[in-house]
Amino acid sequence: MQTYLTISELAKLMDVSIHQIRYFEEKGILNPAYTGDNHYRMYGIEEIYRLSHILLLRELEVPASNIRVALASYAAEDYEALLNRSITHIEADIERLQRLRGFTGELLQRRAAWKHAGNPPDNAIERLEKRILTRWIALPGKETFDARSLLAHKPNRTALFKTDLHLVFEADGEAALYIAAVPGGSADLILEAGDYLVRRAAIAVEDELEREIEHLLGYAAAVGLTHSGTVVAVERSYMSMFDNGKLHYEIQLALSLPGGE
DNA sequence: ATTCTTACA
DNA sequence: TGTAAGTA
Repeated sequence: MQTYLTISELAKLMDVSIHQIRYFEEKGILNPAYTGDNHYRMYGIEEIYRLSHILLLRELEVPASNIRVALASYAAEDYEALLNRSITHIEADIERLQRLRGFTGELLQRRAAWKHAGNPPDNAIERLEKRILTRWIALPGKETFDARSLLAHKPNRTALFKTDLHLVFEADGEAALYIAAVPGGSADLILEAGDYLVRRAAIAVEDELEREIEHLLGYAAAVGLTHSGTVVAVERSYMSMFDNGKLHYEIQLALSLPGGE
């Protein structure tokens, strides 16, 4: 039995692919101890340690080209700096993942709330949190809703695909699109916390939304609920995944109730 | 049977 | 990075 390992044996030992070992060689960071007359790469204990070192750096997301420099010339202090940078990145990743986990949980909650709403949808009184919004696009011009105008109006620092669009219809007929204000952004409209009459609906064509709003207003009138007349329709494009491309709206009507705070 | 090189998505 | 072809 030979004391040196073939590439497949080394790959198995270190839990990496054969391809990756050859890739490291191509990048000039891991050479075989020797190659036999059959041109097979053979690896010894020294290469195992070196590969360990490489894999550690790679796990810290050091690119192969940087690993080459590190292996050649890094001093202890350089590694300390590198590890500190890594921690910064790792913590950023943790934050990003926690946000993603939160958003994903929200998605499931919204899905649950959606299933709870009947078909045809119920009108229900729900308590909603305070929302601070920034004016995005004035609505009356429906021509503003083509792809290019969206690009022209693209909000900074906002991922459109997970943005809740607030279509706000004022009692006086004014209509505009709002999005959640970013911290430090302009607060153009504040929806106070309180009781809202809420109706959820998935619609395929634009004018169905108006009909749903009429339903909600009609219900409020029939039951004798008082409100300011401002209607907010929250469009959540990401909810379409549950419903074959239909757009999901949550229509909200702020109620002026005694004890509604 | 295994590895090597090269090419490609 | 993984996968495939064609060799040695």
